[in-house]
Amino acid sequence: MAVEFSALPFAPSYRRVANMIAARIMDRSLGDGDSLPTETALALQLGVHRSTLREALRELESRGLLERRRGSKRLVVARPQTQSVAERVSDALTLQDVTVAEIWETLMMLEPPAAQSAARRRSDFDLDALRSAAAEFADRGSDTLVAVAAVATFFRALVAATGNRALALANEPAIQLLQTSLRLTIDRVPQARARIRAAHRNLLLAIEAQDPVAAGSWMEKHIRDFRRGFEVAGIDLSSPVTGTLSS
Amino acid sequence: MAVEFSALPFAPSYRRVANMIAARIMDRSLGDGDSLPTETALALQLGVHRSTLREALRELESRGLLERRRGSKRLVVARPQTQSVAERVSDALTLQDVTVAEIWETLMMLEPPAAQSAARRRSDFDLDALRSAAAEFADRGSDTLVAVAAVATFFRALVAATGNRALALANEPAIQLLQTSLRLTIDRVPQARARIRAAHRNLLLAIEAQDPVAAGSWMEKHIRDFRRGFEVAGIDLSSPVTGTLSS
DNA sequence: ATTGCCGGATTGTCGGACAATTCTATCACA
DNA sequence: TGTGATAGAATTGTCCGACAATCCGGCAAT
Repeated sequence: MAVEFSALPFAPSYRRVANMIAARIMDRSLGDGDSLPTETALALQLGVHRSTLREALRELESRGLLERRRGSKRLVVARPQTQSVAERVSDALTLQDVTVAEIWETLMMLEPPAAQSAARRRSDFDLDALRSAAAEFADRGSDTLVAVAAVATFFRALVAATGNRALALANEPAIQLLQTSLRLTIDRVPQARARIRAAHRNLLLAIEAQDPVAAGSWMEKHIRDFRRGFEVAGIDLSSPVTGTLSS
Repeated sequence: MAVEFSALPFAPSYRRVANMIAARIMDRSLGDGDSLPTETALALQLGVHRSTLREALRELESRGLLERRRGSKRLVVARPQTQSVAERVSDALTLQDVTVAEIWETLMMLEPPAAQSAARRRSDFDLDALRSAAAEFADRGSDTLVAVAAVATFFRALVAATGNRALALANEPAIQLLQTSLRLTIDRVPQARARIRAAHRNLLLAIEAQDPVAAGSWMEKHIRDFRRGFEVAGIDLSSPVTGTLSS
């Protein structure tokens, strides 16, 4: 039998430096908000040149482990924001040519149980967030872009009401990638706005009343309705979703 | 009322360069496998110094948009791999101190519908993958680490059988973060192995028979069983999940 | 307490250099 | 003609050093 050698894990120093700092953040020796030493000092400590260190810093920044606070020079340790992590996921899915059908199906699996859980656990605060998203849709939804954003906000608020952050992060890419199809639908299907408004109303009532069963089934209807909307709008379900842009 | 000004969006050139190249990848002017010009050439084209360009490159590399093929020097355009994107998500969740309960609940929401869909759509190929994961667990599961890995493989194969890549990506972090708790459970609960083996068997049968209802309900039992296992193993459901390591 | 101003510290960007490794085109040999 | 060896060119990883623009923290003036 041939002896196996695993490729020996030599990594360039910019990568080793990045991993070292990342490890420190993950194991909490560096906490949220701590600011790093200056580049010169850090480079000295780590025994690499400042240019090399900066390459590592860029990687950490893009992972969301470091960030620059508004108009400040120094980098501080941070925890990755849900939104930006989800964007990376959305990009990955976009590049894989994931289809509208796949996104829809994912929503179909996630949202109804999420609605049930939200109905059980919602606080008054969550309820307010849901209400104001629904109101935004109803009041200013004549602008399609506002309408789409409000639908997204409603979903986010709903998932937030479950108190489950893993669920929120799993859900976010689906919400992001839904938006283009949703925009087309709202633009092209006259009754779409009314149906969404009604769905929001019903969901709100069920969640307010802490009625999981009703919330779940209204949500299921709501998502099914999207699909019908896509069909009426002439969106090919097997076409790839488009990233955060265009027609 | 105070007039609002949005911060004007100056970005350092390493960021602008990164965005420019990323945009080219996202809009497919640069396709999977294309290799970039050399650093010197690119820096010249973009009108920045090579050091600056390299900082941008590091960011793109960490996004998974560029990668180096095994033992080669040049960077080539790539699409982000599910595994590595999911790792970023897992890290984010870990840093948010997401609890075991949240992960469990997410599995509870995702896996049963996934099993249903897998039962409907599985190909023979998918079935083989599931079978071999189950066999791995049954045959070599006496080693706890192998057992845990096999459970993860089984879940991955199941989700893959749905053909839904968005679902796969939503699911992967939950699978990754499940592993530590699962390891403890298998180590501490004598009957855990037998129950998982039975669950695999039942799921396999249902999926083989293309019986969505059975698949869904077996999966639900299976996940519930995890929870019972956690309790017996003395895992505090409200404790934060630990990343890809340790006790 | 807010505003204006100052020197020092720090980041962003650049020019250039060099060793180690990889790539390429050429050449000898079967 | 196919194949493997090989020298030379090209490319990356890392470093040194430099400098302008900007941020920071303190102090004076309103």
